[in-house]
Amino acid sequence: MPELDKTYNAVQVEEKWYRRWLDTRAFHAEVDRGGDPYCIVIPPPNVTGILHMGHALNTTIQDILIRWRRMQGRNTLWLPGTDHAGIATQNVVERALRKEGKTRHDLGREAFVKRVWAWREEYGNTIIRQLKKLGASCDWDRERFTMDEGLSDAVAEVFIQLYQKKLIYRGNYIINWCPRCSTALSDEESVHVDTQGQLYYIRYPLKGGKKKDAVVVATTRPETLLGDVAIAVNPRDKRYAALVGKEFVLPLLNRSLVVIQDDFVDPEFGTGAVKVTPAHDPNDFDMGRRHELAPVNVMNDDGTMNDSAGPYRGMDRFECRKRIVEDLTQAGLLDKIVPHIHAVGHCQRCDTVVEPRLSLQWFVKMKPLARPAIEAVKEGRIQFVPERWTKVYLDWMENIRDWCISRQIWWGHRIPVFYCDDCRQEWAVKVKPEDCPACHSKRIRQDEDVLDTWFSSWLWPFSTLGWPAQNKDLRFYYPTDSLVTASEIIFFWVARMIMAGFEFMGDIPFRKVYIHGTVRDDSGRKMSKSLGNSIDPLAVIGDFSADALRFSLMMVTAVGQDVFLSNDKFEIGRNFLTKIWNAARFMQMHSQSVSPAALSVPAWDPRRLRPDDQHILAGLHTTIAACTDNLERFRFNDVAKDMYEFIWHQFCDWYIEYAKIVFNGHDPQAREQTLKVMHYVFAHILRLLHPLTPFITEELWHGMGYGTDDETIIFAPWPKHLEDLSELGVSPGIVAYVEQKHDLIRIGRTLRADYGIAPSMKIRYVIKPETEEAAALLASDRDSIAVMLRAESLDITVTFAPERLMPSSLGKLGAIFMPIEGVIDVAGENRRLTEQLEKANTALAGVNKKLNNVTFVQKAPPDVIALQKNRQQELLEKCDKLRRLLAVLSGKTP
RNA sequence: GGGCGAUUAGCUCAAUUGGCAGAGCGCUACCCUUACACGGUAGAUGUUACCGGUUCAAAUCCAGUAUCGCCCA
Repeated sequence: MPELDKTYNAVQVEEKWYRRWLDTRAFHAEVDRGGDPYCIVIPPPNVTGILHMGHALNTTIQDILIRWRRMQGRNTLWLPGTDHAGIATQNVVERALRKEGKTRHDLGREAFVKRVWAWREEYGNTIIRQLKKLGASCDWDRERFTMDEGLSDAVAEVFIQLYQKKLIYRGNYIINWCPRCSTALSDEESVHVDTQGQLYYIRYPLKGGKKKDAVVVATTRPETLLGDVAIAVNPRDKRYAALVGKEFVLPLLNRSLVVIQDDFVDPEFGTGAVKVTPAHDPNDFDMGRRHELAPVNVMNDDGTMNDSAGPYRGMDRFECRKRIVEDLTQAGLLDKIVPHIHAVGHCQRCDTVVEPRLSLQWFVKMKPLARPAIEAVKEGRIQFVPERWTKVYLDWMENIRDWCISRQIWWGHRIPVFYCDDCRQEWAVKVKPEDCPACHSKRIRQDEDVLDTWFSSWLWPFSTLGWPAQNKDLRFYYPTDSLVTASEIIFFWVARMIMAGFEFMGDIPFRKVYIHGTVRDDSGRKMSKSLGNSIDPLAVIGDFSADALRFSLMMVTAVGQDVFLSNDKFEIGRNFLTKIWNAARFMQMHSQSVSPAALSVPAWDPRRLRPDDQHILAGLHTTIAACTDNLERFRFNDVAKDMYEFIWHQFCDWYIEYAKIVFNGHDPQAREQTLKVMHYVFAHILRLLHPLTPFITEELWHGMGYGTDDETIIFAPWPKHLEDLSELGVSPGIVAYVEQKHDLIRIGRTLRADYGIAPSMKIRYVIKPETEEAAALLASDRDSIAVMLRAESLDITVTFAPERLMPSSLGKLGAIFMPIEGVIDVAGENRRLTEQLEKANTALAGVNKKLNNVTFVQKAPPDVIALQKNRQQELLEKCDKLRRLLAVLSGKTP
């Protein structure tokens, strides 16, 4: 096997393996391969998107799940693709046009859409290329796009089905209007932002009355008064009871408004009297309907005032607001202006202030669709992880409102509804018809609007598998298993997919929904382009490698918690990879005589395992169990920590150090035995680690010779946890002994450090074992302990009685003495041992207090009591020994 | 205004069923020891936000307060 490079060249290695994986179609899924299906559909990123840390986190988690299940032998499909992102993509292309001094209207609809397709051909794959850099093991042969033929067919099919079931309807309602994008938005796309605004108190004079006879109403949007049709008060509000039915004059326009009563009015808000503007406020719209008031729309599509605005016609809405305030002041009708914080809707795409506006739109009736989707979650057929999102989902679903699905843009799925200009027929059909089915007129036209992008995304778990065609992929992989996404799109996407799953497939779309946190910067701010605080994952990959990025993300990401990132966090992963690389190099240096290929299975003599071998094997199997369990529970952070702890602090810190002693010795059999155990453990480590860090594990899998050239670790079986390790030659008592031995070595090193003895200086140690049994174990282990202590010599003597003052300390296996030459700092030594004694005494007092407590003994479970009794015994002995050591120090004979 | 979450070492977070409060980073001292200085050895650091309660026992359960964050109106 070729020697591993001195340093790990991640960039080169990662490129090499990803190309190889693609060339061999290692990620490709086939139904015919059998096995239990395990499918994840990717949350399709926008075609306009470029990779950010949120994607990196989301993708890493999915790749971990997929690679792990693939190794478990599941028939694994990770289905990738992109989303056409209607408004966002249209905006991008319009911006490009503007640079040429053109608008989309200059091109016309057909040419514009062509232009968008051209854009997508050129730039639409950016994010897919970037996902590949992360190591994503998607089945790229199945990559889908929400505008491709099959998915467009699914969208049309769904629209027509719902249209025919009368679950899709068209009507005049208040919707969120973005004047900049010039389209309707769903409620979810209107982002409420608390904004410091003003509350304007405006006088509406009594018709034919004196100047002081006026009712004062408060509003945050004075320009909408142009669309007022009434004044409303609460029926229980005695202050205004006398005014009900009276007519008042709308300032500036002199329209007459009647005072009505409606429960909706909050007597506490403003003056308790409100203006009613049905065309420009959702609540007023409802009120208008209740009182049969005709709405007056005073605005155009672009946010300018229309003819109904009279003298303000043509003005921008905010300009108009200023002028109205001025004019009201002039007329003496503005009572006061009070600062007021209120939530203002903003366009999710362009951040323009959303205008609630009356308009003719298409809607989906959601209540009937929600019912089974609510049940499925309540019954646990779909589970959210962490569980608390269940409530968020249910709250939204139980108060669900109809979904406005039409958009007044050109890029997207055009609504498949046609109108006949002659007989007024309206019908929905997939393929553009020749003539009207009712009167055969040729004067037919298609609805101009396109559908909300989410109207294609909500079908993603089955449309990507071929629906509406019933093929074997769909039958095999649906329902998918886990959905991995961020909380921001629970309403946009997750909830709607569940509804679509039931409506069109009659079944859940996935079983588990894992909601991960939001990626933030070090000071807790959301990472965003506008704040300039983003960390570019590709830059991180360049600087640290994809494996380092992935591992670091998992190390710092607590379950479902937000992630706080800064550049130095990626050093965790990079340093870890370097550590593993060097451990592999160490093994390789000592492996000339054996063929590691034969060593990845247990091949040693179980009767001849050293305690250290047994200890590392036990540690490995504990780690296998923990990792597997934590993966099942989506606890990726714990998986990463388990691996880190085991590899660094067990395998490298202890086992490799012990191995050095064997390798430097002269027993070829012991050497071979150790190598066998070491390679067994390392081969398991690589497999456990592969889902987290796919590249380095593949590189080392081959570098160490664990697989042949045409094999890949991708399909290496996931390590199996052995409950009973005796067949490997591991006994629990010996494993416990090694733990205590580590303790003793640590204590010995501390003695050395306390006395400021240079690490290079070899000194003598004496261990006085606690028992004959411990003495035997320690004696057979003496050489390795001596090396770990950097001891010149090590005596193990049960009967050891120090002939003079010497530093000592106490472990569970026994006491360790450091007979150094020269003057002993008696006072210092006294202080050290006294401190230990005090600590033990305090602990003992705590235990005693518990055990002397009658109710504790009565009520605590037996195992807790036994634990405390054990501890009491241990502490008693420890105190006793420490007292004896102190006695030696003070010259008294023990 | 309604809901959800958070508050534990300097920082970022763990702590499973209530049962000995831990890790990583950072910090201090020593060390270029033969896989690794992207490293090793040893060390310091806690009123678990606050106030009550339940319990033999509370970081953990309950009630309240404060601060921060998110979602929804």
